[in-house]
Amino acid sequence: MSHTTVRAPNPVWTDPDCPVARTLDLVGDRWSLLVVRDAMDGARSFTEFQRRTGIARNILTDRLRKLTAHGLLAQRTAPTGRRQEYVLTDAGRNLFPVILTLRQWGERHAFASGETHSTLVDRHGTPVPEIAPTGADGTLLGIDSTHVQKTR
Amino acid sequence: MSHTTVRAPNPVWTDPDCPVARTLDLVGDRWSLLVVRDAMDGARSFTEFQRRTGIARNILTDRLRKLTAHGLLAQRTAPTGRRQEYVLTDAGRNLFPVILTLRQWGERHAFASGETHSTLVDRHGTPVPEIAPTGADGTLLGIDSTHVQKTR
DNA sequence: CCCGGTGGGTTGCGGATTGAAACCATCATG
DNA sequence: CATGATGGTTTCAATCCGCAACCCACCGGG
Repeated sequence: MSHTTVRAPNPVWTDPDCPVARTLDLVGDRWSLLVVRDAMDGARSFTEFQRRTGIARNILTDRLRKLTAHGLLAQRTAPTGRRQEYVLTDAGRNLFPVILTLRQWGERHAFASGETHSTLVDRHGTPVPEIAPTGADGTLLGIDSTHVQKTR
Repeated sequence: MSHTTVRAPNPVWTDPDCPVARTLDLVGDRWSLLVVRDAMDGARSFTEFQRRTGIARNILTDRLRKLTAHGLLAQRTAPTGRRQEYVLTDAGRNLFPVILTLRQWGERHAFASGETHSTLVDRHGTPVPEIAPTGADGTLLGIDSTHVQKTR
């Protein structure tokens, strides 16, 4: 696993001590995580991202640049010809659990019981089970069994 | 675990089939997840949310209403006296893994090696270990070992 | 009864962000 | 040379956001 550190979008963070806030400063907008989702699903070109997300082109330009500047995407010229390619860096790939938990929450809470939705499956076509936070001792953790310890 | 279904913010979704997109339609903005984070950390009153997040008051009004309308928060009159209280619903509490993965990504990628940050600890004060997606057979899953299966 | 403080907002305004659509430059192909 | 794909930029209108000011109900004290 990589530990690439990302730089701030601007000199200041919304809440400099909180990792949640810092992450949201980087990807907490309407589109960035959908771009990352599509990158995980194989999209690499400007046009492909645009087609999949339906995002406005100027905004896509901006998001791709920001994600690149923050080290989540890397821009390369494609091996063949003169096309651009945006590929996930290690830091970008490490957003997988974030996308997964968003997906699992959505599957559970954002669909009526009759509605169908796409599903994440493993190599054998088996649906990925729900992820559960566990402590060092293997016990299930929730909001009642954890708390934030402020930095000393 | 609850399976409360949430209703759309407007009649249309960004991408009706994708649970990730639906979740982001509900909480994918600058502030909603920070409000949820603070709710998990014990905030209940308007003033307390305002103080912790630093969000503008009119925007906070809007976010609290939207989160309430979407079923992530419930508004109650406090048992004592005449104050308002916003408490997480089951659906809101189930965002815990989302907040946790955002936190863990931030801890890893959004801080320089010297910087300190707040930490999530369990009841014993032990830091919560990194969450890892595993398949039904217990193997570790990543973006190379999974794919999205479109709804039939 | 008047005064100030607290909680929970609303309103108005200017500036930043967004979305839709048009435009453009560079290839590659027919 | 015309056409189409790719990867943008530009323009303009609409929306959103942050800030500051204002509002109002309730409470406790004097």
